[in-house]
Amino acid sequence: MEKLERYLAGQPDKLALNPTLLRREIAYERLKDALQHADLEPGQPLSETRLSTALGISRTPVREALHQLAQEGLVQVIPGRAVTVAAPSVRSIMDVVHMRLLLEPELVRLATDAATETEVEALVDTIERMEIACATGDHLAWSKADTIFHEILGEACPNELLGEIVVQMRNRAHHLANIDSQTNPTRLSACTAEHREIVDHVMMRDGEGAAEAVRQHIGKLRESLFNRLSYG
Amino acid sequence: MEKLERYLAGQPDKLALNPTLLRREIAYERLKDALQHADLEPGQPLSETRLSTALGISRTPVREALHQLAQEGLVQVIPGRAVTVAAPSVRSIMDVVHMRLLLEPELVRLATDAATETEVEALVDTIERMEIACATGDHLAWSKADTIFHEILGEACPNELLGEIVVQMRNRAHHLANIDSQTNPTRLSACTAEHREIVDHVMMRDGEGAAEAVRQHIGKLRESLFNRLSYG
DNA sequence: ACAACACAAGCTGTATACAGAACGTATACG
DNA sequence: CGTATACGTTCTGTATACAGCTTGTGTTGT
Repeated sequence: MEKLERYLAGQPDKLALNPTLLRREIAYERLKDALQHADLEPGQPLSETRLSTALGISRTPVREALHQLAQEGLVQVIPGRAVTVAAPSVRSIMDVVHMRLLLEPELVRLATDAATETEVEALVDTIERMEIACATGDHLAWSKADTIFHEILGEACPNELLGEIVVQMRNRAHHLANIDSQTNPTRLSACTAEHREIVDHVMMRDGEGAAEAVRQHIGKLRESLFNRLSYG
Repeated sequence: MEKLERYLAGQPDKLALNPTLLRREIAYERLKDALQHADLEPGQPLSETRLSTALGISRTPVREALHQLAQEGLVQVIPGRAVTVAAPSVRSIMDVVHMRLLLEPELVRLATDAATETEVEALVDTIERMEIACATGDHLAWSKADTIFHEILGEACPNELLGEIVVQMRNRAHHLANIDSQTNPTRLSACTAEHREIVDHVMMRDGEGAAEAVRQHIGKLRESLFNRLSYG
């Protein structure tokens, strides 16, 4: 909990940047960022009281933000007791990957058909930045490019609901995917190459090929995660 | 809004039935029931104040329940303005069906392999009640049996996340599916037969066959909904 | 008659107060 | 020395108070 409080103290003051933002939204974003990057211990309880003082916001909006994060799987609420940092089991992690395997190929297939030229260009731009980050070993830049990459695809997909659910699935496994690509030195470049293949198919407007590339990509991710979680 | 208040007034007092239930959960269940069965006008604004007095609960837990319902797609929150009854576009309805087409065959496939004998028996029991309800034209009983039917399958599915998301998708389209099977006289019996086919495959532990039956079922639903929404 | 504006009512978002429950600690007992 | 228990602290869940905004109405001016 002290670690989280320190992390929150080091965050920029989003309220000052955009005064129209609701406090609930500020709390949501800051807490989400912290949960994904502050390296907290899974299962650790979070005190609403202490969070609200750390954020300089009253308990009510903080509580609402926590409930939203719970529905996205980043924290778990134990009614009457506490809200804790999500402690996903190996099983539930593999379940998330399974969901992605069902959804993301379809998302990319739809996105390939519907993407505007601007979106395709943005995708190419992003994959290039990802390749640079990969070459220079800049994990943070790579991770951010990865997020943008999938955001563009989600935007391009005409089925907004599908896009939303996929984002949610990716959020749930965010730190785990990071662990995978950051601790396994061969995965970062392999993962980049897999993304490049997806982009190539999208550029050629080959939806089925892009879907298959995504299927391959997530299949590899699943394999890598499975090995890591089973033996490491 | 008056209609909703009347509907809420006619609900049983869940608090008295189970005093351990949190008020937030009571509000959630009562509002969800009302949204699904009170035949409210899509887009209609809901006042937190009036809801809380109608429920006999203060605004705080009602507000939390509304936010949860928003994330499940039953209401829409317009920050700073109001929360309104969901007014799904034709597009978003078809998107939900698309999601179900991606997810439910897989859910049934997994459930078929993992279901216990007890669960299979419960499924058989439910389909029989559904057939009786179909024969007697008891729409309410049919609808309830349908819900239980899918709950059993969701329970049997080892991927809990998949089960959750499917439930969410079904909730979003609940009233629409009802409209479909209740206004189209041929759909009710056809729909029942489609469910029977699914059960038959599950009983034979034929996962692939069950998945295909589900695919057919949702395909028919999509077709029927599409015609209804496009022309009616 | 129509448009613009001012006002009033109601509503949302947030802060705060309070009651009851859960947890940890320290103490008493076997 | 280990265990059970009683107490105090802290927490969650809920109610309520308050400020600012949005909306609809009525009035006024053109």
